[in-house]
Amino acid sequence: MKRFSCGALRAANDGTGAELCGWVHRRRDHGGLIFIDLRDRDGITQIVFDPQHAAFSDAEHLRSEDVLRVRGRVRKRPAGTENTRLATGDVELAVEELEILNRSQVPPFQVNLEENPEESLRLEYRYLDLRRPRMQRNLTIRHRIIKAMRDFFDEREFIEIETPMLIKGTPEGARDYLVPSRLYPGTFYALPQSPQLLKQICMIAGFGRYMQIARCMRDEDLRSDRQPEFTQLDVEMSFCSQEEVLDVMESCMRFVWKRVLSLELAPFPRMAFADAMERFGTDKPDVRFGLELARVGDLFASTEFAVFKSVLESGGEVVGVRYPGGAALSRREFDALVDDAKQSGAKGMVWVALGADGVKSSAQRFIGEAQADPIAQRLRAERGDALLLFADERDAVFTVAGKMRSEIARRCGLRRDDDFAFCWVTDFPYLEIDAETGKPVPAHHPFTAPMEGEWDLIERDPLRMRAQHYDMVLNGYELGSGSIRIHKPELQRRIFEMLGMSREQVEEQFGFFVRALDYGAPPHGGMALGIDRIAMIACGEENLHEVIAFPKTQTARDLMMDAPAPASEKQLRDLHLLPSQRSQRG
RNA sequence: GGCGCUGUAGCUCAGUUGGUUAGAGCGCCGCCCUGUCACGGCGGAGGUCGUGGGUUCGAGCCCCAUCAGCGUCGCCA
Repeated sequence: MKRFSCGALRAANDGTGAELCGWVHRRRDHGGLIFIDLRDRDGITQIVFDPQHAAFSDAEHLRSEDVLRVRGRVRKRPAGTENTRLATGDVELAVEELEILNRSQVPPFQVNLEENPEESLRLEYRYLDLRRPRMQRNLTIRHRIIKAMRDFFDEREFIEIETPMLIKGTPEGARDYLVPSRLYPGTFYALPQSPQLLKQICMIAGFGRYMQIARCMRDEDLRSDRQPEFTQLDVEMSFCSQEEVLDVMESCMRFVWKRVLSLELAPFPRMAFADAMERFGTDKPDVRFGLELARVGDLFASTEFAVFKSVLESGGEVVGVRYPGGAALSRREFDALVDDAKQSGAKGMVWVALGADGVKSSAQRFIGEAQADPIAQRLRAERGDALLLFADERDAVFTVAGKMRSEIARRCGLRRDDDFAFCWVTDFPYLEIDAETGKPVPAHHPFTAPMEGEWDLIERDPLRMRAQHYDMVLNGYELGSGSIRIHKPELQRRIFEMLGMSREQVEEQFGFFVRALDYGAPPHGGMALGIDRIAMIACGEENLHEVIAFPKTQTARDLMMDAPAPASEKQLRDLHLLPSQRSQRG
């Protein structure tokens, strides 16, 4: 007798014998007739027990999450009792043979409900949580995404190379997860934050086109879009231009979206970092909607409004953003919006409501009909909209306005999760000023090549230098970064020098890599994309937990396994983290 | 490390200005039911109100501390 999955049977199977295996999703016991919805990864099929068959008496004792094997005959449901909400809803299996493969305890939460139980409960009983159709669907989509990526790169003659998990740590960047060495007391491996240097060495080794579905670890605090271990699509190519990398990565995403979601993606818009900051106030702009920021400081050149005046005189800027339909807000609602803005780092916020009956503003004395008009024009605002204005130093003001732009979009329902707006951000500055030390540090990593023709800035004016670095952004999430790398050893040394690293420091941390550059490193570049985030957005989810089988809590714990956990004394001694027995006695 | 939200039955939640015996839906248990699909009907069990302290004649509710989950800032070259 043929075994079918629980999502497979159709009217065409009417009359055939079939075997199904799965879990009891739901039971409907009518006394003289018992319906069970049997569930597996593929779907749900209704199976029916009637009293003529011996199985009926056992079926009376079936409960949620029991595991069954049933054999019987597929039959069309009686006219009028089809279930259009099930793919298998035209048929049912009339059970003749029931085998109870395993019983289940009453589960701590109902697997057959859509609503999420509390997060910690889901994580503790992850095997039950993962049985829910939503999670089965999400992890299946994730699998298809990864499969599509591998197929895409395989067709283009990239090869997947596995890089080690036990590597050398770097003091720069994120905190490393360390693994103590047993054979070398007092020394540690680090788990990779990314295979960056190893994939570059694969280029030096002549592999030309590399990819890897790479696991990465960073011991930093978590967020809804950040886990301590994550998976990235890691790509590196030799003899390529930035243009070729952008093209292959964009093509890959187009291929994935087409294959997995059956959607055609338009060409990704591109913008320079500086433009992204001006237009959107962030280097990861959400371009699902417009509402672009605009400078309006020049319109207040002769204002008497003290707040704007003083900011403008000290070299700051006034930036506006449009709030569609915002004129309908009450004074109280505007006040709350001002609080939101302050929460986002604003010094304050001026609102201008373009009401049908005239202009109202929180700076009424200074912004009337005449002043509001040109601002509205620049922000492409109409009657019924509101304008939000922010004044601050040049860097800060765009960031704040950008956060409020995003908040406005949320309120106006412009952030649809079935809308996928990719874009590229390019031409990043090479350096940024470290907030703590005030010293210049690489905005990304020190193996990034400076923009062609700007190398002389290394000595002359390093802060103005730009990097051959690019980010792919989707719906306001940074999916990942890439760059053209430095392949000339002398340029790499000049960069380390600019960063204030001594010859000894370079040798100790990156000696193996700098040496490799000396033996004929080809020009190369690449990119890494966060697969967890891609899967999250593709699934319409807002938390990585929904697309990772066994995620960690915000405090980096695994509630199912209860990790991390203490190690035994013997383990600690072996790893030289406790004095050995012998030296204790001695 | 900072800030915020949440924590009440197995689950999801309600619980009034602090006042009698803390409720609902689902689940669970028992009985009934031959066309349901969130089946239906009748009955029942089930609670240290996260934990510890305090205020009060009296605390699920107010205060302090603490734990956990989530969100957010710092952090994530």
